[in-house]
Amino acid sequence: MKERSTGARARAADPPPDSAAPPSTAENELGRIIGSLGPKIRELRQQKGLSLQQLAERSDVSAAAIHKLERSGMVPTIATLMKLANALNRPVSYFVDEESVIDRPVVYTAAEQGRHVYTSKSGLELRSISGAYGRFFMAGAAAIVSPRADSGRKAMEHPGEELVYVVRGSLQFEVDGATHRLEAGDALHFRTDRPHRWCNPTAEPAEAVWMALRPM
Amino acid sequence: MKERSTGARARAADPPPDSAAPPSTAENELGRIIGSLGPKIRELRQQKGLSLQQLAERSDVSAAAIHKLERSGMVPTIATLMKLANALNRPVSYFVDEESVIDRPVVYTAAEQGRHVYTSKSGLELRSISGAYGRFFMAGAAAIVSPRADSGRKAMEHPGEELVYVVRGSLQFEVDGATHRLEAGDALHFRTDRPHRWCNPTAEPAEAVWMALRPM
DNA sequence: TCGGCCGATTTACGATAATGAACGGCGCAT
DNA sequence: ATGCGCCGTTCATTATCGTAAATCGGCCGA
Repeated sequence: MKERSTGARARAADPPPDSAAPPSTAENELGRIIGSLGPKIRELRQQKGLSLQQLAERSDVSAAAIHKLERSGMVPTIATLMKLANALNRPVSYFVDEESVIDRPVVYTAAEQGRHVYTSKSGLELRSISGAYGRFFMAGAAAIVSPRADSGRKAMEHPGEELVYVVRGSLQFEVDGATHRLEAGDALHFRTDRPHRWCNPTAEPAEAVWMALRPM
Repeated sequence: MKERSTGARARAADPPPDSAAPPSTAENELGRIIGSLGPKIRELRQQKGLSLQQLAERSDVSAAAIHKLERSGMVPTIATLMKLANALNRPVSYFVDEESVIDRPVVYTAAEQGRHVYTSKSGLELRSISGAYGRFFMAGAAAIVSPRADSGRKAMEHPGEELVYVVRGSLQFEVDGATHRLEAGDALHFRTDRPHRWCNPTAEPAEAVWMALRPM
């Protein structure tokens, strides 16, 4: 039988070069990810010491199919991929995650020159590291939270999301009734339409990168 | 968008007394997720005001296939799902990822346990600090960039924004022809539809908080 | 040495995902 | 009205995914 040469699936029909100028990166990424799918499955299976038929039984996918996935570059339906991912105890994103599309920047903010942002909270010092709101949806600030400072008595609720990454010291968040204690290197990501509040429970100032997303 | 009355987290220990829970949730989940796939695609497409053939052209998937996916419960291969997810600016996990773990609107990431993100670039190590794209529009990662590592020869462009905050070491960005050198404490915020690339020009690894915003 | 056994692989075939090309329906401008 | 363009849908065809069953190969014990 013929081997499906990896990647070269491109049909002769070349899309009109005009149109929406398809980023060629997408096609490349897709082929790369699909190509890496078989090896990933094989690696996981062997790592767990499972034979083809053992995995077949666990996942309710035929051994032949798994074999062809691993060695012949067969591309599965999402259903069988989910079965396998499940049996291998991995999220589908493990095989397919293209989150790697993190790549490029444009408003530069030097360490010392960040605009000082006024806040209603005392004990919270913010230095903006993002562009003006009009142009961006994301806003970020380098934050320094004084010891014992907090967001106030009343929990806040407003549309959007926030993501906080603690660089130094520690912060405590209460979101939706649950309490989270963040140390250096920890992060918290939450929707701000849930009641939330924060505080610095320690005697040391805390340093964090604080990101907010404006509702659109 | 559906807001499941969730909260499953931090709830009083809710021991699953099997009760109504049929056999293994896995089989059920699979069917449920697969079943929700069509509606999700349709909803996204209409929300963006795209016709079947417009999406077809964008995603390089035939309009007929998309139609059958949306209305006839056809289950796609992972390849076509990726094409569609890509064209709709959603990660595959948006359609498929088990919401069992993702359902919560609050995501806490401890310093050591961040999911490692697969990247095509060598010398770039990412540890996700944000929730899954399905629930959030913001994504963030703690990044470690090896000495001399770079984003590759070709600059990328696509809608969205990014914000990078350097914690340690230094990074160099080239966006739209302009070069920016970032030291610890510096930040760069830019729209990703400009051609850009990055590198670590030093002999020391660099550490940064890397944020990305997905277009809606 | 010879069978059994187990693992990976291959083969043959039915099921179906994906395509390209029609087909009717609707709005809109001439 | 008439024609044009765009939309969703359906149809026939092709490509290939997935399965069951057969084949090949190594390992072990009697």
